[in-house]
Order: sequence, then structure tokens, then C-alpha cells
Amino acid sequence: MAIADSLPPAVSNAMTIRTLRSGENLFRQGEPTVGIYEVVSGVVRMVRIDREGNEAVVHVARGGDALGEATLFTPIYHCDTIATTRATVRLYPKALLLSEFKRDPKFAEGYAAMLARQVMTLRTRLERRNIRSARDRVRHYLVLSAGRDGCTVQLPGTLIELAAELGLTHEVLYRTLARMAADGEIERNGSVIKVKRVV
Amino acid sequence: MAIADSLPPAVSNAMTIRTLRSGENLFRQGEPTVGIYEVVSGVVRMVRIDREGNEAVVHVARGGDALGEATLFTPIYHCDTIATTRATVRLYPKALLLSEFKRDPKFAEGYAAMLARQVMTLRTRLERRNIRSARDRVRHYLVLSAGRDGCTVQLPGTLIELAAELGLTHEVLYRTLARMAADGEIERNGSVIKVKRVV
DNA sequence: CGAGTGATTGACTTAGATCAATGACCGTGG
DNA sequence: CCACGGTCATTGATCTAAGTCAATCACTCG
Repeated sequence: MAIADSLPPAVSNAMTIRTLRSGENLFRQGEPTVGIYEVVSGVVRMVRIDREGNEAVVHVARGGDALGEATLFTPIYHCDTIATTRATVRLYPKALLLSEFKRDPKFAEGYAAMLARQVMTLRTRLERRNIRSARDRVRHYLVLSAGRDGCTVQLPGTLIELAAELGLTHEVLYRTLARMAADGEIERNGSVIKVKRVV
Repeated sequence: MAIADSLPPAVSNAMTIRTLRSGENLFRQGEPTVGIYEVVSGVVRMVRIDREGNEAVVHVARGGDALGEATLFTPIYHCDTIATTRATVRLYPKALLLSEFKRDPKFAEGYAAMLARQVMTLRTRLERRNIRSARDRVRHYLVLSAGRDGCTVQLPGTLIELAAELGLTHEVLYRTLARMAADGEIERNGSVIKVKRVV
């Protein structure tokens, strides 16, 4: 899902970098679309703003995330994007991406495949949010994140980040993991979790 | 997002229909992928099953939903798909879709655009689930679902369906809407909601 | 060393879930 | 035609799991 690797040189060579102060707009509703962004560092949020000035957050992108994949296919932006912190982004120009799609169907197919995979994982994450119980939600995550052996999970980041991904507070996540360990359902070794059995 | 309309005749003519009994498998992990499905009626769930036989639901598709867009780009299925109720699905064969992508780049681009739009709306729905308060969640939905005038929302289905979409019980949704109406934040006329002001 | 972050646990509160009941409405089949 | 079963909308009472606030410890980094 890292974007730069999969781009042909023609595109990645044309990449430009932009740095944003906290609160600065990356683009505004109504402006012509210019390409796909990748957040290098910091946090950037896409928001729709209604007539009263209320923000409704549409997406929050952090380091490594891509931004505005759909703008390749629309002439103007339909929302604002604002830096939540100081942030650095890379821009891959739209015209070049589109012409590269034409020139190299293999690349276009790869791009579509990447989008399709994203749709899948997003659906899965959304499905997980339909689970009310914290424990069941954690279980869902563990089952779907298990490695080759089907029962070992290597946690990617901090537990605080995982809690946010699961839609829980970190305190609840700690307690839930502690209880699962106490019940013998999992075993923890730092950032590795082994699923033993389901109680 | 209805799939059939956007397909070229070469593909939609090759569509086949299959009916599933409740509990019947549409496909199983490890089987070769055959194409994109569209659920006509009933409910179908994609699940990953671990070694102990626990199901982790990856996606639930209902009438009108597409299924398995990512399987166009992978040789075998990575999960099981099972009918939750009696269900009817349409199959659009993979080989034909892929060859049509080659033959008609415009179609391929349209398909990628559809996926990109889906990524966007999924991100938005997921973002909404990060909002803890029921009222704020409803507000988020209303702001982003307002029609051209920016303040009128036509509810698409029943409130029960909307509650599920928002990740709330229907009781809580009723109460929240009632409170918002009592506070003068919204006005309701059957399935039309007018957002007045934010309190 | 001190500030900052992550991990963890305890005590307490609350918003949302759950259970329950009611009325409106709609289709349908006798 | 009307009674019935089903679904939806709505509200009340109650419960509980998750959120919130707070404190502690370990660790790292400049």
C-alpha cells in the first residue's frame, strides 16, 4: 500500500514535495484536481464543510497514506484538505498518471488491483466496527491478522495505535488483552500475540 | 454503484445466475476465482475461518452489492462465501472482464474510478465510526448526506437500516433523532430531514 | 537527568445496549 | 371485507460494558 514503489519512473520522477504548516490548506473544494498525494509525515484531514462552517471529517491521512485517489477521475475537488499538524506531502501529477495508464495497461491494472484490495480491507475494518463487544472485536482483528501459521500475530505499532484502529480506548484494549491472557485465550510476548484457543 | 449498468454488453450478456440455499457456499478458500458476483436478493457473507472453525466476517453483501472485485486480480479465493439466507447472485465471468479491460481502456478506467469512489465512501463511513457520541455520528451522516441545498436529507431506507449503517441500535437512533428535533437542530417530515442549525 | 511517550491498573460515570411494550401500517388469505 | 401476522416507529425502565479520570512504572532520547 506504499504508493511510490508501484509507480513507473515517468511518474515518480515528476513527484514534487510540499510542506504544510499546521492548519494550512492542501486544497479547497472547487479547485481543479492536480494529482495523488502521499503523506510523508504529519497528519492531514479531508473535510466537508457545510454552510454553517461545521467540519465533517471524511478521511484522516498519516505518514505513508495516499490521498485523493478518486480525484484522478474528477475535474474538481469536492472537499477541503487541511494539515492537522505540520506535514510533508508528495504530489504525483494527475496528467502523467493518466497518460501512463494509457501507455502501460499493466500499470493501470496494477493500480486497479491496489484499489480493489483497499476496498476489501476497508470493508473488513468496517465489518469489525459492527462488532459491539471489545473482546469480540479484538478476536476478529487477531484472527484476520494471524500470520502463516494461523495463530501468531505480530502487532505492527503501539497498542495505542491499535486501539484507535479498533475503535476502542487504549485502556479498554489493555484490559481486554489482559483478560484474554488471564483466560488463556492468548499469550503475549511483547508485540507478538499467540492465539491459543477461543473460550 | 449498481454494477450491471456500467458493464459492456460483451460482459453482461455472459452473466449467469445462481441461486443459493441458506447456508450454501458460493465459493471456498483455495478454489480458483471465477469473476465478480452481484447479489440480487438475500444476504451473503464472506468469512475467513481459522483452524478452530471460528468465522470472522470480512464482508456482508445484500441485494445490489457487488462481491469479489479484488478476485479479478488474484488466482484463488482467500476466504469462504456463504449464503446467510436464501439468495440469488449474478456472476460476471473474470476472463471476459479482463479481456474487456484490455480491449476498451475507457471501460477499465471507469472501473478504476468506481473502485476509487468506493474507497472514498468506505473511508468516510469508517471515519464516522470513530465518532463516539451517537448524536455527533448522526450529525456527521446528515452533513455528508445533505442534498444540493446543503441541509435537506432524504433518508434512503428504513431507520432500522440507517441505525445499522451508523453502528447504533435503532432505539438509540430514534431517541437521538427525537432529541435533535426537540432541540430544534433538525425537522422531520417522514423520511425527509431538514438540518436547521447546530446546537 | 528530566521530559515525553507507552503500558498498565484502579475507581467511577455514563452513554448506549438491552428488554419490553405499544400503536400504526400494510399486505394477504380465508 | 376483515382478522392476522409481520415490520417499522416509538418510548420507558434497567443494566452494563466501555469511556473517563487518575496514578504509577518503564523506557528512551536529547
